[in-house]
Amino acid sequence: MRQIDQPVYHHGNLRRAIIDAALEAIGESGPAGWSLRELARRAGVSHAAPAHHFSDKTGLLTAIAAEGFEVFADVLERTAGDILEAGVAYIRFAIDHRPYFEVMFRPELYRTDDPGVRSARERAFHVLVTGAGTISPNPEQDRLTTIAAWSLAHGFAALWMSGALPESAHDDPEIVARSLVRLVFGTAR
Amino acid sequence: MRQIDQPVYHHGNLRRAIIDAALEAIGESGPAGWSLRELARRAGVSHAAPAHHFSDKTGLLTAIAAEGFEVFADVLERTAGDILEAGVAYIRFAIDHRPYFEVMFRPELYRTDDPGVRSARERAFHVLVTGAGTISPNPEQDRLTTIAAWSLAHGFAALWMSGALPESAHDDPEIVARSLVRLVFGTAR
DNA sequence: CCCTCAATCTTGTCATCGGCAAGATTGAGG
DNA sequence: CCTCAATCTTGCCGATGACAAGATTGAGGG
Repeated sequence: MRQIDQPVYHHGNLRRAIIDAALEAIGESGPAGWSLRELARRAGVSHAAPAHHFSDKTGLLTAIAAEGFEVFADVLERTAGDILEAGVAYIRFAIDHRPYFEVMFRPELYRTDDPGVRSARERAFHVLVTGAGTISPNPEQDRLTTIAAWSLAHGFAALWMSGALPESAHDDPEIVARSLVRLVFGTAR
Repeated sequence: MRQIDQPVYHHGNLRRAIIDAALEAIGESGPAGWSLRELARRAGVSHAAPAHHFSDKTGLLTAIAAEGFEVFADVLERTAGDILEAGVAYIRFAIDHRPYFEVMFRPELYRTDDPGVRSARERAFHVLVTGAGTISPNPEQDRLTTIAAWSLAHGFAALWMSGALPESAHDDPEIVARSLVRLVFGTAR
């Protein structure tokens, strides 16, 4: 039997194979350190084969961004409005699914108006924007708190990934992340 | 008379011209949306001329990162240990000097072991790491506070630049930044 | 004033890349 | 067994980064 969600062709499942090879390559050398032809070679197909699944190199990155936002939204939705857990989940996603994350927040790499990207992205961001709930009586303060929590999580994830933080290899990122979010937003709970 | 800090050659000052053209190109289409040959054409020189000033494309990006960290360090040092102003300055630098910022925190683009990069980078980060000063009696808490402030500033800058924030064009980023830092760290001052 | 010589820049070349076009192969359904 | 569209291949094009070899420039020494 064959997989249900993905069609199967001559290669087996070239679309998935190319995406997986791209994610691996991005993990090794960033979102620009590889070529479509290299992915094709890794998958054992001709250099023009990927073009029939992703019209462009941009198309491949668009598919990766869409898939990344889907997983991201799933992860965030599971935190069910808990701002502390959402922050930790945000950081864990960035570290566990680094290749996705490196594409998702770089709009110049892909087509941000792609329907798949848009819907998944909105689903993910909806959790964040409504996640702060009603912490303070002032809605403006809630809006600011949302941006602060989002910035904190995003910034820590980005800094961690770029290796900019001192002693970054010294602790488990999840533990640091949890301490961080608790330090800043612990009193608000 | 000639400039003091930069030697002058046949072109006038090709090294500077190429860096400036690169910064402009990065501002338009990101750190990967241009070619060395295009910069050479903009400067009116042959396609191989840039190679004598920056051995590589990586060499050019290394020079940009070093220059960026120099400016960054200057800006941060002027805040003189004020964690609130340092946070605001961090965000203002990212927005005012976006092309620098987009290269600096992407280590896979340049040679992070370059001496010029290392020294400027250490100078900038030194301000951040010692900036929290002695807010709490607990040094571990100071360390966490530093990372939190740094993450908050970096995250807001990155999210702002990627256009991910809702209503991002709606306010002056500096005002939002100042409110943010005050919201999170206002009580600590 | 001229000569030397290194720094600067040009010209030419190569493998590789993304993208396109045209054709071959495959396999599901009639 | 036949049709036909989806899939994949082959061949090609202009552009790119990198390299090699040669031409040009101009500052400093004689």
